[in-house]
Amino acid sequence: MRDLLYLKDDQIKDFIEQIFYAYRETYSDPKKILKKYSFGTAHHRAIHLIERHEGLTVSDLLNKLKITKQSLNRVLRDLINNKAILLKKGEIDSRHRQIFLNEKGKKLSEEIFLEQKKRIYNAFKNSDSDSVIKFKNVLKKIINE
Amino acid sequence: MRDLLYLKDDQIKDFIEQIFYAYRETYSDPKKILKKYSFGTAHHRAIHLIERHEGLTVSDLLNKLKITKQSLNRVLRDLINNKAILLKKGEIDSRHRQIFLNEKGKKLSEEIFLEQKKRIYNAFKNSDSDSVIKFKNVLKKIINE
DNA sequence: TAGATATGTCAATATAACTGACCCAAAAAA
DNA sequence: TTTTTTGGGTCAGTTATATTGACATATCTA
Repeated sequence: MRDLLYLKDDQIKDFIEQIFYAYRETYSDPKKILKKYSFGTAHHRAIHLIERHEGLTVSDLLNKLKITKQSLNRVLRDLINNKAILLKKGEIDSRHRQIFLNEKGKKLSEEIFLEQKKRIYNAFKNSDSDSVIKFKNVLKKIINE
Repeated sequence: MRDLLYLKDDQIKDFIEQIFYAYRETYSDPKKILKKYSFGTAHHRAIHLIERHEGLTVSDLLNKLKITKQSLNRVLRDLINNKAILLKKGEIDSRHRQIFLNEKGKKLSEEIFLEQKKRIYNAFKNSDSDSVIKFKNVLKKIINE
């Protein structure tokens, strides 16, 4: 069991390296588009999560990004000033602020996605469905411990 | 073909999000150890690549990291001052500098790895070997396109 | 010898994060 | 109802990592 090739240290090191490359490449694809809006990767990550979880609160976003509220605040301020997002008071608990994309934000989000999609789409298109499903499962296990 | 679940936009967006989490978590595990040596993630990445490719040149490292030589220089200077690495003139072409870990660097590298290993090892241990192999193949495809 | 290449360095700037100290409004608990 | 906690916002200063641009030096190649 223990001498399975992929459990050897060198193999695990390779995976650690490849996870870095996969992240870097995936998130550098849309940089030109972001620059057009004077945004950076921090804005990108926020936009992504807001699009995936419309109406999430500021603290939801903080928990996903795992940065300080001071850091997030700069990003949200930029996005609000640029009219990419809007904040609404929570209906149940009005201390909460729920975050939504507006039209401009949706357009930006779509532009970003189209750039990132190419890489992933092509990788999956050239893989069989079993591979993709197993890729997903392993990825999930890496995240959850 | 085109209506395969994992080729749908929402699924691809999930993958993009998960690649971010996988990277972030994997690379935040050894932060305490790095802090002990007053190093950051930039030093971590350099150390990792030097360990994996002993004797690589400065330009090899630049090509892997994809940062500017000015950025790398700070990192290498810190590592040299800390006696974690050493540079040797290239034997064939003495303009080259080949980078090696010395004892301290090897120890640090090992400490870092032990922290990162846990996450990957556990994920793989709880997966079948076919899943891990397919994970690797898809990851590779994402990097190369 | 003339250029190209590999590396190193100075200076200024940008981006994204951090810590710490506060503040206000609203909800929950006492 | 008063007090405490929570969610969010902000000011100020700092750190880490990266950038652009300019220039210097040694070495290799044509």
